[in-house]
Order: sequence, then structure tokens, then C-alpha cells
Amino acid sequence: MKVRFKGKEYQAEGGSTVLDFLARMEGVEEDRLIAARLNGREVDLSSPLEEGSLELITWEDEEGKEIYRHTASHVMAQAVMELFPGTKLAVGPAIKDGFYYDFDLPEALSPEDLPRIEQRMEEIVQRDLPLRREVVSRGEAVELFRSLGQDYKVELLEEMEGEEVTLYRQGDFVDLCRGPHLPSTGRLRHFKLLSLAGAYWKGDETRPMLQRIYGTAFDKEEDLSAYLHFLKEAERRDHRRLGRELDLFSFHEEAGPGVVFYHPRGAVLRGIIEDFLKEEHRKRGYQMVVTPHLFRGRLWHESGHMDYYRENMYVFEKDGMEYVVKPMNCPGHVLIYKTRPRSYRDLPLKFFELGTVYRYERSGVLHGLLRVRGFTQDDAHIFCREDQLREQVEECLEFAFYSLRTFGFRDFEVFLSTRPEKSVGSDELWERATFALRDSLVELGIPFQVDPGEGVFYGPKIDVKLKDAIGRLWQGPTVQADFNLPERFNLQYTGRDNRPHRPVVIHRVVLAGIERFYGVLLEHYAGELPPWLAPVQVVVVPIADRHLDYANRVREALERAGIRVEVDDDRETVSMKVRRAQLQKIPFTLVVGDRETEGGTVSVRDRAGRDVRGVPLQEFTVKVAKMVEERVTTADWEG
RNA sequence: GCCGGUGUAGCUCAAUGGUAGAGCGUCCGCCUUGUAAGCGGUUGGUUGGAGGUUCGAUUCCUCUCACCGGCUCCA
Repeated sequence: MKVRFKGKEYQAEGGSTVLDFLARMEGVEEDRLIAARLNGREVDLSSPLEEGSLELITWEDEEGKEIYRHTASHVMAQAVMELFPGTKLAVGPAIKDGFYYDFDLPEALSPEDLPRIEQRMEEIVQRDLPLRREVVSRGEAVELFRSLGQDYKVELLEEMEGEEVTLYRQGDFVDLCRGPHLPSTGRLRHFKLLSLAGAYWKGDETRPMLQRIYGTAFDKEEDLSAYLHFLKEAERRDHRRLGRELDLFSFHEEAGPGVVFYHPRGAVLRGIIEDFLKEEHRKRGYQMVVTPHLFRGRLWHESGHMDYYRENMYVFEKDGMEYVVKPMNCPGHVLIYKTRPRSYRDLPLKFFELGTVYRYERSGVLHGLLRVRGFTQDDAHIFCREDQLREQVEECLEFAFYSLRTFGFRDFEVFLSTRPEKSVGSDELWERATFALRDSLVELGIPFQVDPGEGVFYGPKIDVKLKDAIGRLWQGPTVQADFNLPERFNLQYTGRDNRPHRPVVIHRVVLAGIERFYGVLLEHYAGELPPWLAPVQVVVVPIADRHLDYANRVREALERAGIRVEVDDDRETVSMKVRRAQLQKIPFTLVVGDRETEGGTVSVRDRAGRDVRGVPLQEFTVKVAKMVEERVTTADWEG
């Protein structure tokens, strides 16, 4: 039979396996092979060869990593079964950067068990057990897993369609699995178990809680250590730690979870972000508004929030009246819209607010600044005609990208989220809104993915996710088209025809929740904020007491140029003061002693430790002021 | 909310049922200092909170709060 491989056609014998064939091919390293793609299907190396086209799957392919890690999850499952007899297996897929397996265990695992399990995995690797694929009828499989007491597998089988299923066996271990897999457990090289977690069976909180073990596996040792290094790096950048170390913000048990206290330095950074937003919105024709935090419940019934969002709202009663702490700003903006008749000539009308909202979040989900209960959005509502929708959405997206780039983010991923199950409004309205968003993205040439069912209850949305310095994605701007809100509140404008018309509302945020953005920003820069964002931009270090006067003159000169500067006048050594400034991640440290005092200069040390002496004060001031003005994203003194 | 873990001085962490400790920090001296820790002393704790077991609890048990890793949810 004929087999096509890498553009050439080969004659192959019947009855041979994929591996038999590949092993004979030029440039194929047998022990690097993971699986193969035969006529478009992913198959095991041990599969029988068929006529058609054959492609390699190696570690370099995404599928290769997946298969490799999926096998790792089977090895882990076998290890757990051996160590904890009676364990019931749930599911164990490969995920981004690793794998997990969910178990129903007779006892609770503790982190100390992970090394034991890892060790047993090593042994299984040593045994070099072949992974054998087996095709059986669904009935047989049900019988097998029932006899093994594997109830979850039985449940999975009962929900599956088709009459045949595949099993994979390695030694005594058997699992229901589509495959493919590595040819044998001996092929698994570098792996590590990372953490333990609870997880509901099928992600359903009404179903049993299982124990999940997360791990990762790599082909090469250096890739594993690079990944472990990445995890360390993420920990080093943890904004919660930076917030404490840099004295930016805190949380307090006595104040309740999920509400942030910004310290003086932290408030400076927040102020810079807010000033940026106010200025940019003003430039783009937004009108700033301010609305209260507390409304009567009535408004939220009208808006639909009480029906669709109540579990997230703080609702209480006073004087027999229902009140709501606002979880969103839209109803407030609508009230302002409705204070007078609007003409088509007023549109688009763009109301912007740094609106602080409170949303009840379940206690287990709170996470530093990234997930809080009280936060401020750079929220705007654009009231426009339907024919202006696309152009307005495009403007929003451009605004968002401009802002993110200014703050130093370069890479983005864009998602279009469609109608969720729990939602208001007719199919027709949803369709129109969804198409408007899609068209804007297409018009701007922005690549995007569709996220089905992930829209908000009142409309579809575009989400922009930003990639940080170490490649993690974070939720950023969103733009939502809403035909429902205008309907509910009976919003109108007078058209050219002197008749009432219904406007469309666009909800959009640029940096989104300021708290979340703040946290992401800290992690992105690992606390080493560029000069325009750094709460303290310069620390002046006088060498001895006699240099204090000059240090203060330097400070005043810098302050006159609008630079945020402090003098470290503690009676400490220069080394100590430099160290403190470095640990505080201050962009520039100026050491001043006799030479500087005489010459009217400063010694500049930047965060990277570069040290340039004898810089004229004037030159330093101008250069830093320029860095701030230009909002550069680094703080290197030279280069 | 659920599963697991953790809560000891401002921070990082010791103390396995028998009087709660270290380093750093704070404060006070001395040193007047040239680019990431000068020296000495001092201060600091209802061991997250409440209850229980015990002659005795940081340690064991129950409840509760907060935090951490996840699940679910989400800006």
C-alpha cells in the first residue's frame, strides 16, 4: 500500500504499524516520537498502518504536548490507585502547561502526599509499561468499570454516544480514554506534581467534590525547570506581596474582605491612572458625570438587575423601603439621559464616570486586587443611533488599545461573547447587537475568537485580554451593545423626522476595574513601574549631614519640575539608603556628597544599578521630566 | 458557597501538652558615612476570635473569621 509522508510517497507493507513505518524514515528519531496523524486522525504509534497520508506528532506540536501530558495524567492516576486502593477515577485531561486528574479518594490528600505519588510515578516510568489501546463495546466497558467499582467511568460511559469505546491499559491500570498516548510509560521523562485542589464532579457544585492533583510534564529537563522558574517568577510578581512591600495598599479583616485601602503611595499611582482616564475621555468627547452609590430598589427592578443580578447585589431595607448599593453605573446614567428630551443631533451622547460599584462575590473567589467586592470602573455609556453603533464601537476599541499601549501592554487577544442562558431581550435584538460588534471587529481588522454564551445578561460583548510581561492573559476592556436597556427605560430621542426614536446604549470600560488593572499593572512590571507611574520617582541620598542642605535644594528643584521626590535623611550609610531605594523599586537614586555639592551635579543610579556620576542637576531634571512626559515604559538612565 | 491548606511580634519564620523565641524592622545611642545590610542596646505577642478537653493548650477537639491553592462564578 501507498503512504504519503513529508510530501513523498512510499510503498509500505500491510500488517505493519505506524511505528514500523516511521522508524525507517530518514531523520525520524524514534525516541522523540509521540504519536502520529494518519489521514487526519491522531493515532498511537502502535496503530496499524493504513493507506493514505501520515504526519509526525512530536513534542514541538501542541498536540504532542497534550498527548505527552495526558499520558502523564494516566501515570499519575496509576500511582494514586496503587497507593490508595479503592480510589475512584473521574477525569484527567491535559491542560495548558500541564495536566490534572480528579479522584474520589477514601481519604483526604495532603501536600505531603505529592512527593510520594511522584516517586511512585517514577517507578511506573521505570517499569516502562506499554500503553495498549483496546476497542470494546460500550456494554463491555460499562461491565468492566462497574466490576472495578469505577462509578464515575460508568456514568461517563452511560452518557456517551456510539457503540464502541476505547480503553487504554498500562500494567494493571485501565482507563476509559480516547487517546492517543505515548507508546509506553518509560517515555515520560520530566514531570512534577504542583498542587492539590478541590473540584466538583463535572464542575457542578451540586455534585460530589473530588480531589484534583495538578502537575506538569515536559520532554526536556530544561523546559521543566524553565516552567518552574516561570511559576517562581509569577510569585515574585504577585501584586499582593508588592502592595505590602511597596506600601501601596492593604486589606483588613476588621473592614471585611474584598475592599481595598490605598496608602499614600498607592493613592498616588491610582491618581495617575484616574487623571489619565479623565483627560483621555475629555479629549474624546465624553462628558464626566457623578452618580450616587445608593439607589432605591425600584430602579433596579426596572433595569432588570433585580431579576438577573440580585445574588451579586447588596440590597437592604430602611424605613420600609428597599435600597441597593449600586453594582453597575448604567441605571444612573440612564436617569441623567432622561432628564430632558434628546435630539438626534445630541447623539452620540457619551457619559463617563469613575463609578465605584459594589458587588457581592462569593468568599472563595476573592483575590487581592484582581477580584474584589468594591471597585471603581472607568465606565461610560454611549447613547447613540443604531446607524452610529459600529463607528462608536470602533472608537471604543481604538481608545482601549491606545490606553493599554500607553501603560505598556503590547499583546492582546480579543473575544466576542454571545448570548448567555440567563438573559433579557428578544432574539432579534440580540442578533442585531451581536452583528454590530462583529462588524466593528472585522472593519478594524482585529482577529478575534467567539466565546459562545459568555455575554452579559443584557447584551453581547467584546472582551480584550491583555498579555503581561511573562505571557499571562488578563481581563481588560469590554464593549457591550445593549438594545434592552433603552427598551426597559423607554429611552427616546427626537429624530430628523420629528418623531420619537429608540437609541442604542453601548456600555464600555477601558481599563475596566481600576483595582484589577492596578494589580495587573504591578504584576506586569513586577513593581518596577516606569517613571510616569512610580509613586516616588527619585530618592535623594545625602552622604553626610553636611550634604542635607544641598539634598533639599535638589529636591526643591525637582519638585518645581513636577517630579515626585524624597530625601532620605536617615543617619544611615549610603549603602543602606541605596539598598532601601532599590528595594522600594524607586526609578532613580541620586547620591549627593562633596563633589556634587560643589559642582551642582548629582550621581545618578537607576533601578538596574547603573551608576553615572557628575550629571548636572539641570540635565537630570530635564531628562526625567521628559521621560514622564513621554510616558516611557522603562527607567534606564542610559540606552 | 464548596474541597484542601494556613493563621505565632510590623515582615519572614521557630517552638510535638509544661514559663512563647530568632532574624529583619521600630525606637535610643555611637559612627558622618561614596552606591544593595556599620556597631551596641531597646521595644515589641490575650499565639486570628469564641468555646471545650486537660492539673496545664501555640500544640488536641468544636464553632467562627480571614487568608492561600483550586472548583463554581466573574470586571
